[in-house]
Amino acid sequence: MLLKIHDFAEFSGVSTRALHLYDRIELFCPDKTDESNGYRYYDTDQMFELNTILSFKKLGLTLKDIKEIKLSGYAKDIIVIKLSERKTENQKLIDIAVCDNEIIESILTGIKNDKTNKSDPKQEAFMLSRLVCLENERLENFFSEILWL
Amino acid sequence: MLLKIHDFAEFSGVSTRALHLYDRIELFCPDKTDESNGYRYYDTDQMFELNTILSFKKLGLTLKDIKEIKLSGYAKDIIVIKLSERKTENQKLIDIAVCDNEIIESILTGIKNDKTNKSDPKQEAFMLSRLVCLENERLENFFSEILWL
DNA sequence: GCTACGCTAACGTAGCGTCATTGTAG
DNA sequence: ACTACAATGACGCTACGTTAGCGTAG
Repeated sequence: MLLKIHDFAEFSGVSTRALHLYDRIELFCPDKTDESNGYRYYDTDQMFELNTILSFKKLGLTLKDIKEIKLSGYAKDIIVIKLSERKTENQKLIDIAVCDNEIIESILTGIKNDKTNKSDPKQEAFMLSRLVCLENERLENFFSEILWL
Repeated sequence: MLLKIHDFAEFSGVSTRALHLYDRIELFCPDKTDESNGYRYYDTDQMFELNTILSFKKLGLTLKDIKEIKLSGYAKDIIVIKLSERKTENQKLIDIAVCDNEIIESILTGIKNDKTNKSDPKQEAFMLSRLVCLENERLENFFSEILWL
């Protein structure tokens, strides 16, 4: 069954603007396009492929990567390469975010326990900069040296 | 000691383009600017504030957020709010990335264990889309139903 | 003729990197 | 006059959202 872009957008949960984009970069094109007015017509059967594309997207692959996978005919080796790369990148992001949150938690705790409002807040903020550069293991030792603790 | 932008860039480790940007958005401006030629002159003492800014940036705050903190005079309550928000956002990113990597790992394992190259790779790829929508707990049960396992 | 929908073009987002062009210090 | 460095301006990147202006299906 053929649907116009608006209906296919609702059917698939993808916005019309996204479908426009996917068409332009030739990642996911309508089944047919009316030559005269440029109207896009999508087949409901295309949902299978769109789902696959959305799945890869959900896992963090870029549209460019997904297009490469598609152009390869969804070759396993290409998929393995792309997913492996993404996994590595995800792991980096996780490590950084976890580390960042530990530091943030330390800072928040430090501020919470700080009853003295005597010193200059600007100076205190500048002390934060010493924290962020610290590695996790050294954090506690170093942390005790900070003024407002 | 006053430095021209190139030297201060090397001194601080921040690129000149970044310093240009920080100046334009009034996040971090040079100590003095020559009215006639527009040359920027930074004081080495400004490294304290720049370090603070970089620290917040490292923790994931946007330049906009950091500017708000600066405009507040580095007020503790503002810092607490911004860092708390970032912590929440970081946690979301962590959860998503961890979940994504578990799914990626499952898919990679599935592909590795799949010796049959009989079926259509495109169809196999489409099966992936069923995986991605699954929640972690249901993953294993559902996973065993997938064709190539 | 009205309304809902279609199209393309173009700007905005975040944080700079990368030219390109041009002025300037020494 | 040469060179290294200064400035501004504009485009690129990612994945669209958001107008904006205009044609079209029913």
